[in-house]
Amino acid sequence: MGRSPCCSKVGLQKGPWSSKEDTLLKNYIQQHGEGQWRSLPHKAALNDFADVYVRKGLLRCGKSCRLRWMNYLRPGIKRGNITPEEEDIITRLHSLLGNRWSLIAGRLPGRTDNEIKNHWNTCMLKKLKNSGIQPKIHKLSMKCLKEKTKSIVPETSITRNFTKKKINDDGNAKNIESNETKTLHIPKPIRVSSTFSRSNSLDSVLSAASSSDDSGVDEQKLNLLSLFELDRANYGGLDQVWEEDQDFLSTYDYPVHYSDSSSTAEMLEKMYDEYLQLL
DNA sequence: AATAATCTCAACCGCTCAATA
DNA sequence: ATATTGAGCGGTTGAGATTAT
Repeated sequence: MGRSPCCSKVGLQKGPWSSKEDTLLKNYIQQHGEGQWRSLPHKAALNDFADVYVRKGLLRCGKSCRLRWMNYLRPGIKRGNITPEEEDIITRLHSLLGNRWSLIAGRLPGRTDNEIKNHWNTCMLKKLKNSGIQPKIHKLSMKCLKEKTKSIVPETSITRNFTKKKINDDGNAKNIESNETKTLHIPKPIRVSSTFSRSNSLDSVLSAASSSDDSGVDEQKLNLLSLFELDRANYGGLDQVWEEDQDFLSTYDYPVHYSDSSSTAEMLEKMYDEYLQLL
């Protein structure tokens, strides 16, 4: 028995949204919150709005409502040109994650997966090709992803001794085992959007990462924190991430620019340190 | 000024996966 | 254990805007 369609599609509106439809959707979500997209159009019809048109409800399928909200109406959406800094982040993340637009978008506050995907396909891909660079897309298969996350699925937290880097007199870094034991709380490694939906990713990351009061933590740290947690959630551990990031990058044709010219592993390590400081 | 070509991006579609009955 | 459902994701489309001829 196959799956029933998300809506009958009979008598439903398609194409661009009108401002009235936007208003109706916003009003409904403000009152009832996100979710239950499938039943939203019907429920919205029951709202006590004066306008006759509004009384008819949203003539849109739930899927369409969700998309409109996530990509356009949601508060905090940053519209307009994507900055060079954001492009840099996108390039770096794409080199690691491939076309995982929702993951990439999760690390650029205010940007949507659709917007990033469009920008990549229309602008960035062209730029890369014009400079003679042929991007290879790294696709992390679900099998691979499951394998990576399998080991931490039952856990909600881990306790471990942390390895710290000590800089010797000769300038070389040396790993030292810290006596300090810390517990990190790991988000449930399920579909990213469920745990890290773009509307609440920072909040959920914070609550998952620490029960302490984080009200004073600035946005940059929050982003680092979410980046770190996402990597944990999706790859099942930093050690693996660091090793495999190097593998990913070595199979990539186009140059990945880092502001401090450090490797991805070092970048993640920095974030890891910041994460510990936050705790 | 008119037309064609190209670009942008909002929206749709089909699929997967986790949750649930 | 299996079927069904709901949510979310990435690929693709196409209408409107912009630029070139």
